Amino acid sequence: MSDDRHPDHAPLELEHFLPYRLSILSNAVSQAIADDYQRRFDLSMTEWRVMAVLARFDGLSAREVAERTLMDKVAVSRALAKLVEAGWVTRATHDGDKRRSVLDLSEAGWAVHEVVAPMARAHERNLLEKLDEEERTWLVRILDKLQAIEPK
Amino acid sequence: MSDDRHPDHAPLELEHFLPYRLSILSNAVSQAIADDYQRRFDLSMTEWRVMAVLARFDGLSAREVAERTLMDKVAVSRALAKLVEAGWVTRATHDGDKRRSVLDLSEAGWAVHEVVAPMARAHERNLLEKLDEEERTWLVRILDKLQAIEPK
DNA sequence: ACGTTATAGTTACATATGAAACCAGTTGCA
DNA sequence: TGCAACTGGTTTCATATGTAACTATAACGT
Repeated sequence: MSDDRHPDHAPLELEHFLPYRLSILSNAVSQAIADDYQRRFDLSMTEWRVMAVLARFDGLSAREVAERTLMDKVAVSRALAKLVEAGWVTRATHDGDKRRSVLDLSEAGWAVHEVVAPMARAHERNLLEKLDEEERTWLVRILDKLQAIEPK
Repeated sequence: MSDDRHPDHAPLELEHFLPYRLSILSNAVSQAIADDYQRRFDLSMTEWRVMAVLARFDGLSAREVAERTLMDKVAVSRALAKLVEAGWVTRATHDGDKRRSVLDLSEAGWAVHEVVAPMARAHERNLLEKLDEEERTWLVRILDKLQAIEPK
């Protein structure tokens, strides 16, 4: 695996260094999408992610949202504060456990979702269109493999 | 390209949404490396990136560092302030242009580099080892393709 | 030469983020 | 019961980051 032409102590060539390349690509992609819905709805990426999971699963608690978005609970708490304030998410208290909140998209929240989800999908499609079918298949497979391990 | 089972307005499944997956993976990878050198040298990711390019190219100006790291000039300015303060980078003024700085790793800076570069490479190797040869080839090819477009 | 415009870099300000402390409310168990 | 340990969620504080304003120098056009 080591390459004699690139001894361990040699200067890194960032442009060929995988973690760096992933980071640049990922930021470019996510930022392009976020810019889009930020302009239209003043919605941050973390807020949008919260809305996206609430669109799929209703009645989640904040902790469950955190698990599903892989965000930490502080970030979720803040996102929720803004979303509830904006009237896009409703927050009730769990029946049997007064600590828990029960979260749902409001009508207005669904309306936002109806606009943003297609925007996000369009960006993804746009990205995937740069690849041919074979490359897309490999990409998914590679991500699956890397993520099977990496999450700790 | 559209998939009838996943209409545009349907809730996003984050775990299958490419930009999200890239973001999670990229953060996990970069953070794992950064944690490592952060603990040992109190060096942030941006600072390390600056050191990495100065290890390859000496006498760069701050603007050139910014170009090569794809960081903005404010971030570079701050990173340099810390690196110069820490004694890992030397800053002189360009002969013919008093606005420009001329940046180089110091002896101490090289010593840090000698430790961190192998650490970073080890992490990358560790990641690539999850893939077989064919997958690695495709990954590079896919990244090349996506990045050829995405940067703007 | 001289004012306008551009460039290198820093500073200030406003916002975002993460870690730890904190406040309920709940559970476990003597 | 009652109290220790735990959990859901928010607040606080310290740090990071991005944008715009600013300073100093250089380049350009007349």
